Amino acid sequence: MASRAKATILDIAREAGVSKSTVSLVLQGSGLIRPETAIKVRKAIEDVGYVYNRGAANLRKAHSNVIGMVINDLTNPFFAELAVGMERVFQAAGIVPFIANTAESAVRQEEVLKSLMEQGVAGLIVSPARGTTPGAFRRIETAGVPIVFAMRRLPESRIPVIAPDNHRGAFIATEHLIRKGHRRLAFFGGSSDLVVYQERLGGFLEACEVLGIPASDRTIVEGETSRKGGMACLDTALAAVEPPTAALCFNDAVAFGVMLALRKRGLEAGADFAVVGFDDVTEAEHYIPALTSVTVDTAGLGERAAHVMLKMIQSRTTRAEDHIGAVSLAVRESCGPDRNARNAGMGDAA
Amino acid sequence: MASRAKATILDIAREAGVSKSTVSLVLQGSGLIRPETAIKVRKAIEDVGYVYNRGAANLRKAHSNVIGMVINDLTNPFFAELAVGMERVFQAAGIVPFIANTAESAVRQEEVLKSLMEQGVAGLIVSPARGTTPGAFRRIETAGVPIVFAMRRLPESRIPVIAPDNHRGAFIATEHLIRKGHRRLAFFGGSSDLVVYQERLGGFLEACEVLGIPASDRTIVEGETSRKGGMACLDTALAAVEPPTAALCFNDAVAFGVMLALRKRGLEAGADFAVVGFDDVTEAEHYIPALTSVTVDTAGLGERAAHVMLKMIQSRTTRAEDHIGAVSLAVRESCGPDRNARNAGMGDAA
DNA sequence: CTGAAAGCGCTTACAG
DNA sequence: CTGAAAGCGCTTACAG
Repeated sequence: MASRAKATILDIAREAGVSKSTVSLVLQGSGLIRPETAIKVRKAIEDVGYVYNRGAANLRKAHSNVIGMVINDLTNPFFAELAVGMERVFQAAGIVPFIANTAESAVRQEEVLKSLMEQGVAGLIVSPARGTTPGAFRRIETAGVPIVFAMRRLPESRIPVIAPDNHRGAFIATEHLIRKGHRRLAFFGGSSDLVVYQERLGGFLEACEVLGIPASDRTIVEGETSRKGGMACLDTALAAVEPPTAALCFNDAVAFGVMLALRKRGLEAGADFAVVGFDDVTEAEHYIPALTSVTVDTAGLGERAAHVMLKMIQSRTTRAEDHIGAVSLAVRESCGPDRNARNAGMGDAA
Repeated sequence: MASRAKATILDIAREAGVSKSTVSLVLQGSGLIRPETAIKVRKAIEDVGYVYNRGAANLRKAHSNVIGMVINDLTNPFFAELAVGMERVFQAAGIVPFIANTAESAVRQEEVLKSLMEQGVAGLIVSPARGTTPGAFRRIETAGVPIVFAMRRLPESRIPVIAPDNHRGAFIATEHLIRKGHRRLAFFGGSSDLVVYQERLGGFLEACEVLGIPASDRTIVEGETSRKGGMACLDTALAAVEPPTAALCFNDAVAFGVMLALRKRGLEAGADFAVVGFDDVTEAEHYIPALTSVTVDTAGLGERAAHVMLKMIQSRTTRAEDHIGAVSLAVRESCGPDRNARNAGMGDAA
């Protein structure tokens, strides 16, 4: 069936009795070819077991259709959801995006970016790793390869970003906590080297300001953006003389950690301490107690990022508008007494 | 800094005052070049903003160093952990693997595989999507590109596989349940079109056989391998006249679903119904109650798969030994009274 | 509609 | 150690 040596368009041409130009045209779906010729060629392609050599093609074409997605933490389901949203769009466009993981390492990111560039990508969607230096994308920018930032941005970069309205999300979550009667509030997890952190913390602080929570009644505990980090945050906060009674967490992972730490102390999220997460990952609504969280429509933002990228490639530009996605608060059990949720039959809320 | 048009080795050669062969040699780190020449060339590379064109190089070299990882479900943290294990090894080898997601679709898998082949991959690690046809990898095999299956296998395929000992894992988990005194057992989730399912179910059945649980006391409920699937399984099983008192679940996601469904009914995993998961994802130990699960060392298997792939590429073979990883049972709270765990201070177990 | 020819950016013998 | 030349597999004008 397949010849031993790798088949090329020349083998196809020979097999089909045409020139290699004709084969190339068929491969590209050109309308210039007589249908019967095309059929003959396609049969030959099958017969010789041909595999298109994209590298050779790109060499001549100077533009590929490979798109790279650079993700900072694949084990966080939040980013996996983002990737899935993007893939949906690319699949419809007949493109297979290649995902690369940086595991939150700026050094690894450098390697990954270099490799993707060498591969001749047409565009890059990236969620930059923590600690990315301002110049990390300069090389790519000057090469004219379009980049879009998803979920995270870099300070003072002109690269377009697709992200949720972090400030507003934090604001409405904090407001909700205050309206519930909480007066001593905490912000748990994350660290100031992330722009996202500054935005979320900013929303928290503004809500406190506007709704009359004095600075002395606010507790801010930085920490890892993981369950472990969340557990540590709670322990730190509860050690204070006048500990907070509610916390907005940097993300859901931190919130899950806080709830675990509460359990460990025999306390109950909701009844004894209010916790609100951020991102609303799938697990949030299934957790017990169900986690109140800021919904950011992760997959939707992924789709949006993919669309923007497609448009940039098509119009040969490296510029695009930022897109700040709407957010809302999914109120569930973890932020305290909620009559509706209580009646829904969740066993442990009684 | 960077020239407008894409810089090539010819530009570098001109800039450094050497021939392009010399540049190529420097690029490949050849020891044939005088150090001072190499330094001069490297400076020129920086100055012209050069990006290596791997496609062009591969055209001549006929072998690339690109490795593809094809994953059937990136949103399952289990597979994300697998990917992370593989990446660790590849990173050490200076390779950037490209991950592609098939979202459990055989059709998408076909596209992904084709794209990866066109890209000229040196090797492929794949966890085949459900419903993969036996011939799906024939083309790749005849092309001589090495493939390794990770976690999942295809019936009657000669492609090497790296996977945990599913049969034994299910056996020891079932044995544990029986030793705890359970006589009516269930196997929840998964479906028979997956070889893994057959292996795990096989281990369950063998344990029942050996330890004297008659067929009439075994309940087998197929279902989606997700939380939702797990919830449905429990509901189905409890509707029976003589419902089971314990279940081995196809994977942890199903187990989490079963525990949720128990809560919904006001029942407690462990006290009222024993549940054991499979895979031991990170979340299992943090769940409340903590989930007893079969540990398969996911990241370790990922590393193993990567090593095997590297060796295959190096020795230019498409053959390798299968590797069946050892398993063990992480006993925690969800499978019933366990004095040690009870004393560990988990609030809700009292 | 189809063929002959040039060239994309690299590596690889082969001389020197 | 370094240079000149051929060639990898494709696409792209350009003729016909």
